[in-house]
Amino acid sequence: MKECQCENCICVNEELAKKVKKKMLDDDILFDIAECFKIFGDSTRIKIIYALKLSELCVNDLAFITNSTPSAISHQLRILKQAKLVKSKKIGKVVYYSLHDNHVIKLFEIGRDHVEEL
Amino acid sequence: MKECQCENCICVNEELAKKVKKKMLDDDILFDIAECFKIFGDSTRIKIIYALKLSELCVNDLAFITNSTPSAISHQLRILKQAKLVKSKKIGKVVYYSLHDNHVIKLFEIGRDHVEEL
DNA sequence: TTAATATATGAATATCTGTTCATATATTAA
DNA sequence: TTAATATATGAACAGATATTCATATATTAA
Repeated sequence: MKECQCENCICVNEELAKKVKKKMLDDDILFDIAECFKIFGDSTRIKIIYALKLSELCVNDLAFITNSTPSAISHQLRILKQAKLVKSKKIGKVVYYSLHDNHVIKLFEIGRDHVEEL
Repeated sequence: MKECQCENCICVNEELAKKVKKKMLDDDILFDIAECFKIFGDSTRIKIIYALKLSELCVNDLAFITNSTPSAISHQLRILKQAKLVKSKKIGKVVYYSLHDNHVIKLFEIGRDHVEEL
């Protein structure tokens, strides 16, 4: 086994490892992709997403549907909104949330497929 | 506004909320979907997945490619393997990891698309 | 056998994250 | 105006999680 000259790291297959490392996406992009998946990786948020897939809904009703509290839901909706997964409109004192676009549904469905195929 | 009889929860639109709640997927399934996304929601694991998308690789080389340590990578590979996202084969003292199936790539690509479209 | 290497793993630590609670804001009704 | 309602938000807390470190195991070479 040869030692890599780079960064004190010992490679088993130096040729291949260097080649793959060169082809890697930028850390920033991979980080963003992970961050995107992280948003979907919480059961409260997944429940919200699934509920909004069925209908536009307000905070209180989402709390009822997900067996949670308006406060907890509001916090999670803020995260979902910052990630551009949901959008909102205010009518009177009620704020109605809906999915930002069909891409969100697509991601959800692929995840669901994967889980159901296991 | 009417109060729901169910679980001390106050709904803004009781009819709709009850209807949506009835249509919700089981908590177990939604939990599993969230767990699946959670696996993808870490940048070390996403790097591993992307690297394995390029080539079958062993632990040390993955550590080199991802600028991590063999120990950290080994821990994450265990998680990925338990989630059936990667599989492994041992040749001598080297353990080679690869993606479990194309479904993993599909999920990764959808996530990548989503991030790049924003 | 002993030494070196590749990987795995348990414990400890530090960080991150989700919920709760109290409270603030905005809107509507009385 | 005051009261009630819907939502938002900051702080605190508890629980989860990723990495590090030390060490163990397995395999190969000498």
